Order: sequence, then structure tokens, then C-alpha cells
Amino acid sequence: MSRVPAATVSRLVTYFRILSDLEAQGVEKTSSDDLAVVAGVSAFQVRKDLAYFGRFGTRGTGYKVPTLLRRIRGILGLTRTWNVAIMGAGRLGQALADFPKFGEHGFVLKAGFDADPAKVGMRIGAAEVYGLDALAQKIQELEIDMAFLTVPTAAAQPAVDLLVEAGIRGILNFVPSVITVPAHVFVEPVDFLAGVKRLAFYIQKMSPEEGTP
Amino acid sequence: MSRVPAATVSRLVTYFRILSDLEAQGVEKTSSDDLAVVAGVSAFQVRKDLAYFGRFGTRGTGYKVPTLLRRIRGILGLTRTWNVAIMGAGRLGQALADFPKFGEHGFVLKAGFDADPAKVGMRIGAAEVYGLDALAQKIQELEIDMAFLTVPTAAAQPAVDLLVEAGIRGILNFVPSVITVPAHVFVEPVDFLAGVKRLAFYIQKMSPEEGTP
DNA sequence: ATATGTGAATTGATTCACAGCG
DNA sequence: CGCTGTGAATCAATTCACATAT
Repeated sequence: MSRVPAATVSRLVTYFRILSDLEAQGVEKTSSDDLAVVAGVSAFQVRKDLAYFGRFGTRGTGYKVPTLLRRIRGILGLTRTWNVAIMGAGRLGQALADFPKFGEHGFVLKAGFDADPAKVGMRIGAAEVYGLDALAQKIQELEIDMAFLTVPTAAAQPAVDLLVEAGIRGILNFVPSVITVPAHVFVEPVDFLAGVKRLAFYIQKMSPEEGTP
Repeated sequence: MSRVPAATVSRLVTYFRILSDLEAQGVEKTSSDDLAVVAGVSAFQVRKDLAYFGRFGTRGTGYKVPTLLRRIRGILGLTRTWNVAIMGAGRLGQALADFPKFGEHGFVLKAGFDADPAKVGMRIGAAEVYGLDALAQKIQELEIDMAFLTVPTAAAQPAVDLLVEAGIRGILNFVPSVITVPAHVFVEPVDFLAGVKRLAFYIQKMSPEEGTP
């Protein structure tokens, strides 16, 4: 397995979802062409993406849906359980904890953390909210792998530093700012405000009116 | 202005946020180095990104924060007002409408749309929820530029087709599936479930245990 | 003296064409 | 014969080095 482009990882997640749908529909086999159409990419791309990880198909025939699904599940690390904490038990943190599909594919909410003593002891989804003083111990004890960062912007980097020191491996960053972590910790941004601004750029670029001179 | 990489647009949004923060703090001037550190990229990258759109700095000195901020605001199309509709007045749609920072930078929620007649007439944030029969007319009448897609997965593509036919220019896609649009319509995905799975991949890749054989 | 702006070099990702196998 | 798997070629993005302006 040589170095895998980030775009390939994103697409693998898409293929995984498509294959899950196909399996739920009872479809037995598929092809790089099929997958490409649904995923909105080229068939070359599908095959190249899969080639980073091995051979999964049968030449002249295509791919068996259950087999390919199982293999991609393995590649993505979705055969095990992932313990999650929510850092920041505010509106967004609560909403994520209550999100029905949260528990899909082995992601289990184990704890919430909040700087506000008034929130300590409350429940967030099926888990309990702890104070920041208990963070290091609880992350170890509950074997938490990753955190959803949903604190106010100003609190983001200090919160990240606490999580990193406690041994967290990954952070899903809902805060609209760039956070700094050591190389062994992974960050995925989720920023809808940034998405809206990118949309504005592309829409406006098509129209003739230009920005401020 | 030659062809601008998508990654450059994402970074411009980041620079814009950083410059907004700097201006709020009363900082007068900055440099490609400064911006690079905070944005987590190289100074080369910052200068190259800006070079797609013109010259904004002073050699030997750097950039004036208010000037560069104003220029990037123009580039991103944030000098005008953007009218937004929420397609799907469910939990997520309601949460987005109530999100306090929603109205920042000229994005105004003008309408909600939902297939459920029971939801028609309700309010979503400061706007009203209409039925799908009123969609084409309301999109025109309220001059809606973009929609947040928050319908159930199965309803996504038909909903997109309605929006496109009504003349929408951009879609912020919260639904975890790939949607198909004509080339003049822009789509930005916002998918935290995909983000979690990417995290799982990267964390697991560092550990020695492999996926299913 | 210092930091921008930019062509050139390098690195990386995607596309292609076809060899390889069922 | 059909569709996968893959080296080679193309295309795009990032990095670099330095000329340029203040």
C-alpha cells in the first residue's frame, strides 16, 4: 500500500455507502462503471482507488457486492468499535449526541466534557457530561479514540491541547478555525459556514459583476 | 484570473476568517508568513493563492489587514446579500435555521420547503415553510440564490431536481449521498458521518491491526 | 533590508490505454 | 469477449528560488 491520496479516502467512504445501499437492496454484483456513475467519478478512478489496497474484483465479471463491501469496511477501519467523546456540551454537541444515525457503524458516544460546572452530571445522548478536570482520566478509562469538538471558537485550541495530552487519536472539528495538533493526531474539519462561502464564490464567479475594486 | 483550484477557494475562506479576527483585534498589518502560520499552510501557498486574483500587498512591508480583508470579501462574493432556502424542515433544517451565526456575512434565510403538509405554514427561523407546490414560484419571487438540502436521503435527488428547475444556483448538501446537478449549479457537501469514517481510516492506518482479510 | 509576486521545477493526482485473467 | 488491474502519459497543484518593489 503506497501513499493514499486524501481524495481517495473520501471516495472510499462514498463507495462504502453506495455498496451498503446496494446490499440493502439485495444487489449481488456491481462494476467499476456502476459505482462510478453513482459516485459521480470515472470508472478509472474507482479502479485506481481500489488498487491502492489490493484486488477485489473478478476480471470480465466485476465485483461481488458483499465481498467488496466487507473489504472496504476493513480498509476504513469500520470492523471495530470506536469510542467517541463530545467536547463541548452546548447546542451543537447536544444535537449531535441526539442525532439518530450517530451510532451507526460502530461509533459509540462514551462521554461529554464541558468547562461549565453547571453542565457536569447532565446527560448528553446516552452518556454523561464530565468536567475538564476529569478529562484525562475518563479518556483513558473509557478508552476514547476520537472527539467531536463543539466548543466556542475561543476555547478551541486549549480544548484540543487537553484532548491531545490525554491521548486522543482523532478530532472531528466543528469549530470554524484551524486547530494545531501533533502529527499522530488526525483532524477532519466539518464547517458548513465555510461551505456556504465557497458556494457564494462559485455562484458569483459565473455572474458578470465583480467584487470590490 | 486563470483557473482557480478548489483548494485555493477553501483556503481563501480560511484567510478571510483569520483577517476578520485580526481586524476585530485591531491589528493593522500582516504578512504571508503570519497568515500561513495561523492557516496551517506555507507562506508560498498564501502568496500563490492570492496571486490568482491580483496584487494586494506592499513588497518589503506585507499586507494591510483592512485592505486585504475587503479584497478577499469581494473575491468570495460576500459584499452582497445571499438569499437562502432550507429544503426539508426537519430536525436538522430547524437547527440550522436557529443557528445564531447563520445570518453572518449577508446570508438571509427567506423560506423553508417541506413535502409534509403538516409543516406548511410553520415557521423556520425567521422564515415561513411552504409546500413543494409553491417552490418554483417562491424561489423566483423571493430571489433565492441557494438552498440547504436537509431532506431524508431517499428524497434528495427529486428535491434537487425541483430546486434546479426552479433556478437555484447552489446547494449546500447535508444529505449523505452524491446528488446530480447540471454544470451551472454548484454543490458543496457537508457530511459529518463521512468525516468520522475518514478519521477512523487514518487512526486505524497508524495502528498495526489490519482490516478483514 | 525585507516581504511580495511569479516563472520554473517538482511533486502529486488523474486519465488513459492496454495487458491480463476469468 | 468483458471488465479488472496497472504502468505510462498527461494534467494539475504545490514548492521553490529569486527578481522586484518599497
